[in-house]
Amino acid sequence: MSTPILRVALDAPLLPGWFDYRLPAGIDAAAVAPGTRVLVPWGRRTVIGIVVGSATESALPLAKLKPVIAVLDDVPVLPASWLALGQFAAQYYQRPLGEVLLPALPTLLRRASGYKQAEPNGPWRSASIKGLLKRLTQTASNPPGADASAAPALNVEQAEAVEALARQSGFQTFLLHGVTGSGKTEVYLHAVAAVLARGQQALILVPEINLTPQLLHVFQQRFPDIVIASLHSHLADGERALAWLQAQTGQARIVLGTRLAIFTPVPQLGLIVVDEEHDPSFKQQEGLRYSARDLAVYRAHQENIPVVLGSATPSLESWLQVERGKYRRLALTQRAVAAANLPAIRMIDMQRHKANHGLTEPVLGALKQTLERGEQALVFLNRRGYAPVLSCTSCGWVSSCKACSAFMVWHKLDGRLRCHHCSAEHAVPRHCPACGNVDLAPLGRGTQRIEEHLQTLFPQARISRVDRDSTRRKHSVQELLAQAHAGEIDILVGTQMLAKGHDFQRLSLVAVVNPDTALFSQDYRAAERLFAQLMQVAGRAGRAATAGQVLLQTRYPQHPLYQALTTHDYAKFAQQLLQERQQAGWPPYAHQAVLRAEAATLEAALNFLQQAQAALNDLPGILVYDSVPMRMARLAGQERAQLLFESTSRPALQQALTQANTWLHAQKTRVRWSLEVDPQEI
DNA sequence: AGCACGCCGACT
DNA sequence: GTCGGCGTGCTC
Repeated sequence: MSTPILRVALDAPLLPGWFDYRLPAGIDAAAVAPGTRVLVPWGRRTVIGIVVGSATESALPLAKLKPVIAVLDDVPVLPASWLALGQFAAQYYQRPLGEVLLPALPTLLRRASGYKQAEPNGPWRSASIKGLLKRLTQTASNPPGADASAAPALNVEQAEAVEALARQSGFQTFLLHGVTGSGKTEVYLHAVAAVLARGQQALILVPEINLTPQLLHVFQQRFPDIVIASLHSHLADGERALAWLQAQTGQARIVLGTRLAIFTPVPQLGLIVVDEEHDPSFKQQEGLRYSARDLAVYRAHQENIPVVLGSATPSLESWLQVERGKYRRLALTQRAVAAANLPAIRMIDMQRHKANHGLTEPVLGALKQTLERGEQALVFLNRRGYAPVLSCTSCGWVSSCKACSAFMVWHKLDGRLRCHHCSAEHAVPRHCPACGNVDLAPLGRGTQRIEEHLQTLFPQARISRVDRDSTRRKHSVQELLAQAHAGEIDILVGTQMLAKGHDFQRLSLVAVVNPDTALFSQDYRAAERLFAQLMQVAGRAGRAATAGQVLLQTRYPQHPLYQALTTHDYAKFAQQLLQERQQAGWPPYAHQAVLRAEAATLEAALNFLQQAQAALNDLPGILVYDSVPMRMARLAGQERAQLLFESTSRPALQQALTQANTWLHAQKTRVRWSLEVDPQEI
């Protein structure tokens, strides 16, 4: 009889990502099902792997196979559906299986160093999560029973959406297209209540970590008897493992989290919600560059359950799927609070109204009135720091980063120049490093400078800045937001951090300083992102009974993007963009992948890509562009270039990428490369 | 990715 | 004389 062999996935950047091991004597192969974690020798180390299958033969001679050290059975075996999701992601994003599966586990469940053997031949047990399963049973509370009594009355559109979701039990993707403030959350709550009543679990994804406590609170209020697991990257190891296990054991009926939560095992999954589905943060930007939104749709398909993608400004990908009849659109066109209307959006033509310190007369006038009425204003500017560049008035020297193709931003408060792309930072020079002139002047403006100017104009006003710099301290975002909610702040100056998800009851004015640069970006997706961002920030105005107005300073008031924004006409804007994309043959009408290379010199990076191009020149149905330097060609001292693959056929692209991947892994090169499927920025 | 082995500069 | 720089090679 042949020796049973286990296929074990390990977190190693080697294809295919699993490795063969022998079973030690005394362990029955049948007892080690796929999804079981095992402790195995790996080179000179001992690591944790996940059993993904078994075999009777190996590509390697049997003598080269090492035996499994121990079978870890202190937590439940990972479910087959979870493995299947990982397998899909590994194949779709062209990554070794183990590199997908293991990072998806909480740290405590994947660190071999946490496992000890109490006595020789005794079981290997986790030292650090001792009692984790015990804590789990203690926190598990009452059986499901949704208490929707506190639910506000739904308007007609909300009721229709809830009804449509309730009727659906098998797979279907819904696009819940609701204007800001239209009560999408209320629809989610009802849909989740129905799922809980059926004895199933719900998985809810939100784009940003800052939004989790807020939404968690809403769900806890509505479902007081239900265990809700919240998952995001700022949890301590123990909390993360606990939340994960609560989901996996079914004790948590609702799982709420950021993109990484898509990899949580949820055995009785009945519904997935992706809130703000257009948001770029659903796309992981390093390592496994997955889209949690896309994986959510795949997972719903795999589990044969409905998935709801919610947004005021859906991604063009989702919008096209609605047009093609693949997704079903549910529309919320009214604001949920009866007295709240959509804010009036007005363009302030900067050709006619000259800006003083970045702010025009109409904006200053509106700010003054808002303050007089005792209401709140939000000044939105997506650029932190004092000034994006420092320059010499005499010789024209500008503060650029040595390691990146970017300027160093002047942070006046702590007197430093910082690169926002790498870790470079130093004190502001007293005189020009090039010519010695002492007269250095800021060019352009960031949130700090706007805040400073507003404070001199309105000395009595309570002004707070909300950006990454002002909220570096833990919990300070929550503190600042709490102050804003309590009405202790008159003017909020901030970046996109403020744009999402917050209901400031007294906020009646939103002023957008100058978003024009994104109109002419090289990146064809910039317009789509700008529109979503502006719609979102505009939506902060007048959410309660206070009437809201939005003033947008621009040099191009007639630009179609701004015109569509003024009329709150997403559909028209989306149609224009889709037409453009179709003519140009860009996504969502084509699918893309990009091979990136970084090296000490641009020449080396480009050279490597050209070799790749030559080796992969006859891929059927694939358009391979010429290799070019990236937009940010230099980052943290590395020169970067990229090669774009495009195809109208998803299977053709997948096949091409598999070939490309094989070629790439066979190269011995000093050049660091990475392959990204469905890049969001090119 | 780790983690070793393996050959060349400034120091307890 | 060593400690340590990171080049490259391997991991079932």
